Amino acid sequence: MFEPPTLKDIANALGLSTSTVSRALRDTYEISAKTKKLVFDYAEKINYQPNPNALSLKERRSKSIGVIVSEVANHYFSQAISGIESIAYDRGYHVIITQTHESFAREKINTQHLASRSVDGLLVSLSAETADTEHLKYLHDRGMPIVFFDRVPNDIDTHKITANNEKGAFDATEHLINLGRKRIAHLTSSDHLSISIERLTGYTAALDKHNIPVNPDYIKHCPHGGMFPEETERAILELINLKDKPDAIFIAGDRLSIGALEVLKKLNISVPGQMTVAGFSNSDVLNLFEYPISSVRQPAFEMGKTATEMLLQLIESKYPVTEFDNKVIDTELFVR
Amino acid sequence: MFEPPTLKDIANALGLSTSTVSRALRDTYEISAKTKKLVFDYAEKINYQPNPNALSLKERRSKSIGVIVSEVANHYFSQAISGIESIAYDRGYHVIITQTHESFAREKINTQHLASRSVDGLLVSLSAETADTEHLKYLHDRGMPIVFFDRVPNDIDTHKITANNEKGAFDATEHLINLGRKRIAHLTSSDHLSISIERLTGYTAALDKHNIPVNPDYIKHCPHGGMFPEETERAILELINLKDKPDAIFIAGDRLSIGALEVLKKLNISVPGQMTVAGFSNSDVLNLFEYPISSVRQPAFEMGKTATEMLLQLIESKYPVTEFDNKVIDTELFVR
DNA sequence: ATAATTTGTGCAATCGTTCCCGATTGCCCT
DNA sequence: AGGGCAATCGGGAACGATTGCACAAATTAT
Repeated sequence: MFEPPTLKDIANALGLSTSTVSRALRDTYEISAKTKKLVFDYAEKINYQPNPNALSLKERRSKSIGVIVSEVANHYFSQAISGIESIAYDRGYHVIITQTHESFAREKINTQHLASRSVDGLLVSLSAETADTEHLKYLHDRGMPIVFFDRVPNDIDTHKITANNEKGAFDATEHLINLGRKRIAHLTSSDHLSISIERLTGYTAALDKHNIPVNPDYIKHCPHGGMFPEETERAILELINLKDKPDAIFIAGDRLSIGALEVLKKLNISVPGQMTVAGFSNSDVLNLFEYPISSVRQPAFEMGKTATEMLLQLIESKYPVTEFDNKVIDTELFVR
Repeated sequence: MFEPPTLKDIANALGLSTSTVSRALRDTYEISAKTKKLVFDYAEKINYQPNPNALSLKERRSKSIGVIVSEVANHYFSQAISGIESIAYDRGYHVIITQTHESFAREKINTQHLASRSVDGLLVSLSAETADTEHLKYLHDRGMPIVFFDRVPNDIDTHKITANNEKGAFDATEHLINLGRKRIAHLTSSDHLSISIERLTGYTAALDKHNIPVNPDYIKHCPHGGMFPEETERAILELINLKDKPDAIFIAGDRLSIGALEVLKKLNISVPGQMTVAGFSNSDVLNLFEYPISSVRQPAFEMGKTATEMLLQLIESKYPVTEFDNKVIDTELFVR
């Protein structure tokens, strides 16, 4: 098996003690230049790498951060993860990624798993099912640095970074209104998710501004965020079976947006002829779609980067941090 | 800061020694039932979790595997990672994901990083730039379990899992031929990548079978696998500027396929009117595209799962493994 | 009643590293 | 010449968990 060289190996080979070798490699002042060179060269030669587990044990930190997202195979999250990685790597941290598949149970297990794995901090985007955040609060109360991004809880006080969901939703809805649409439906994810609430707020705000009454029948929730196509299909069917059928729909999620387009195509409902569509999505191929869909794009990469910077700041802070940021980044509307 | 309870904490609280506590928790026969219950209950109460770093140090393994892919934000890889995760998780392993962005330099750094991080094994898909695999051979020779998937080297003897690229390419090309196309171009990635070679072979085999001469001008390489749009655009432009302009194109990669469609759309070349397109892609939204593209889909999730199973078998094997599998999984052709 | 065995527990070493103490040298200064 | 003091280095205790061995107490056998 693979047995990397240790300090002791170097010490034995050079007739020194491990402490001297350790100090030489760390370039301490109390070691002579000649010994340092000796040790350096030998370490180089046998390609010595300090054992990270021993270091973690001693330093009580693992130089790794845990990430909890619903799905890696999701445009938003995969881009966010790229952002997370780009920062973490530069700062010498490893990234351990876990997926919840929108399940509360898996979120709890993953949280537990990562904590026991002694990550130095957590980057979390809540699952669609999560209504109770006790598992995270527990860790946070005990001093585990946590930064939430995208889907954030409101009962845990720590750094948070979100897209400007309300404004994004407002812009998209107003865009539909400006196109002359009056009966604008709203398809969204589970109702306790922060992003759902904010996007709903933006949607109603736009309607209000233009004096369009909010019709509760036009608002459809998919508790699993479109994980199950049937969920999306049922919602769309309910909408088009209304006697006052909507002529536009604003969709509050990537998977939902794609799913809705599939359903519309299947039902032979022309877009934008019979139904104009606008929705949140980070897909990079919307330009190639047969049915044009105006999209609200979140700065995923940027958000991942910023969240990681915030987390590392928490981790590496000498004093307990009590002032927390709540950063909001603007979305971008792509009209199609 | 976050200080999880240790064995010593339990021992002190209960007036026992750490060894007794350790043995009680591991349910050894030599500890009395009543002591066990005492320890169990208390450990439960304070939510004790063994320190994984201490364990890793002692057991000389980290219960984690490293993954090296070009990009997480890629349909194929994000699906493969889901497969990797699903198996690793069940077996108690953590997954550390790194990205090369198709750069050889980053691949070397990541490999080094993961090795020094003492992962128990590696799951690798080579970057487009990688022609030299010395960095991986070095580790492999020293006993590091490695399984390659998708893009595999031919000079390292270990488990490998690939899609049946040759057959997939053959099927796609023949499909274009069966549609009556005669001048079929081929757009592919860097020429030393295993997948490029195999797909090229399948392409030429299909042409051969139908007695269509292979025209070297029709074969375009993008050394960075379409990471840079200009690369793709230049290739397409070169193709359509040929005096004997191709009427179809078979594309050997996800990013390239999408990129090519974008270029064709930009150039106002109708698909399939002026150009019929077939290509490898794991995107799940091809059905929604304006331009129909027949696609070869790789069983990404399946491949991730199998690769992980193979790797865990290597890791957990008592004896050094010398017989290596070379698993090939069939692709699926979606005609559009 | 004494020896032999079982039962339950603790001591200490180990994994690789760092770091607090000392220990040893050489050299300067009085 | 001898005390003081840098300059260098080594010893050994952590960090948290496991485990072979030792050892006491309790039980059984002789």
